[in-house]
Amino acid sequence: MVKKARLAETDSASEKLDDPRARIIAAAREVFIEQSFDLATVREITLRADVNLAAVNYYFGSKDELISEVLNLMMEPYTNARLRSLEACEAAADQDGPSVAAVVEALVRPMVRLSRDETGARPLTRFLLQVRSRPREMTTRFFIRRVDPVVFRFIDAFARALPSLGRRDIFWRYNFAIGAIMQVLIDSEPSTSRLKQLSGGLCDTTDDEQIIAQLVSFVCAGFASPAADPTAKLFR
Amino acid sequence: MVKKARLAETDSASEKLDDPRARIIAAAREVFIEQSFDLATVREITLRADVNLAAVNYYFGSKDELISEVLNLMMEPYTNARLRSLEACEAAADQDGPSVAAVVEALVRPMVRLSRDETGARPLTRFLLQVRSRPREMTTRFFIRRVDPVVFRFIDAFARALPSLGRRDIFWRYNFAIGAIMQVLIDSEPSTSRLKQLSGGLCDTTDDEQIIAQLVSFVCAGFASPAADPTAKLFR
DNA sequence: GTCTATAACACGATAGAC
DNA sequence: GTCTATCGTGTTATAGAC
Repeated sequence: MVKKARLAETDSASEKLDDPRARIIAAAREVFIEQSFDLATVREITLRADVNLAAVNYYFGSKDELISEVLNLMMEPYTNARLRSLEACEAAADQDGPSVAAVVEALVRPMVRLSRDETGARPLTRFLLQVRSRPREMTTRFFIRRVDPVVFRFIDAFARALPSLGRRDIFWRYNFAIGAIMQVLIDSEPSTSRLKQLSGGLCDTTDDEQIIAQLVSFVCAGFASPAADPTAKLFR
Repeated sequence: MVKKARLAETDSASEKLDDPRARIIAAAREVFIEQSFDLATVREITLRADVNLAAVNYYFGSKDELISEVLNLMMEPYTNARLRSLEACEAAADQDGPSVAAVVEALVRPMVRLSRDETGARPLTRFLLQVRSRPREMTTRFFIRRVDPVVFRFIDAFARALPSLGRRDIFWRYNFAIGAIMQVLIDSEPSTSRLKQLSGGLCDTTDDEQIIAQLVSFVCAGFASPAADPTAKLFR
């Protein structure tokens, strides 16, 4: 009954953080990943964060604002890494700018590497899939403000590396590339991997380097494909 | 108050069907698409189907079994169309089997065309995204039994068209292709299309032929890319 | 700031009348 | 088969003691 008596518990989120606000965020992150936003309850979150049931409303106002807070916090290092990755590959390139392969790798590698957390899961991808399957006004605004600028940087880099292609084709293919990446990342939990099961174990969806090699090969070729139709160049 | 008095209502699902069971399924389909499985309530479904609250449990036993029923009913014409499309392209090919481009088009076209319903939306894609973001035991079983056989048919066709590639590479690339297709289909509602907005209107995500042309171009090139690594062929 | 207690409401499921 | 009424359980959010 005495709460202070616990010393060496193995709760994943509640320990090592004194600030209740931070504990709530950590616990919420866990619960949102394991369950969906909709199914996650503030009861479960506060229980796991070892704070009172009323604390979520005290610190964040509502469950929705907590969701928003957690999303922001998870996305930030991710978009930063993508931007840094692109800048590094541009800095290393000659005056013609980086090659398609270099830009693709700058896009793919941080997404694959950074999406995996300490437990080996890919929490952010599950987040993004939830957001994508039912966009809320709040999340759309967030993406326009925070991630679109990075996307445009990549679009520009691709356009420069593929001068024969119209901007429209670049946008389409960037979108396809993101789809391919998301598809494999969401499926990379070993216990439930559909691709691993489907391929009889041939495809190791936990091997980051295998994923990256396969993705880069596929996406590069896709980008380098001739323009999809003759009018495309008109929109360059 | 008199229910039989209504004649020309514009309810989307409840009219034109006399069988209450069918009305429930139609209404459930709508609600599951607009909201998530979790957020959809049997109260809303029965209200829209113009049946009594207890009818769902009477006809289906539980909400979960209703979900299963609706998923089955939506997927069936879809997998059938994919299979027929592949068989048609194999029948039209010479003794070496269909080309990569032909198989890709057989994969892409029915997915793009058939996913669009009478309202122009792509309800099945929203369904699949929900299923993918939080797989249930029931849905996984369904996929193994009902859609994997079709997938293997496509894998075989691709393997035949690309004899220099290992089966492992084929599986990876098939997976990427599905990701690229899903990415654009889920985003093709005009009002909320991120790609359309991002590209400043350059990419028309409502134009099926544009989608198909872009997809085929990208996916074909991706498939035709040289093997991702030198060990790949060993697993053929 | 942190807690308990509870308000106010929504849910799925069902019992039992008709 | 179809209905009403309701049970039991869950939810978010909050009022008010400490």
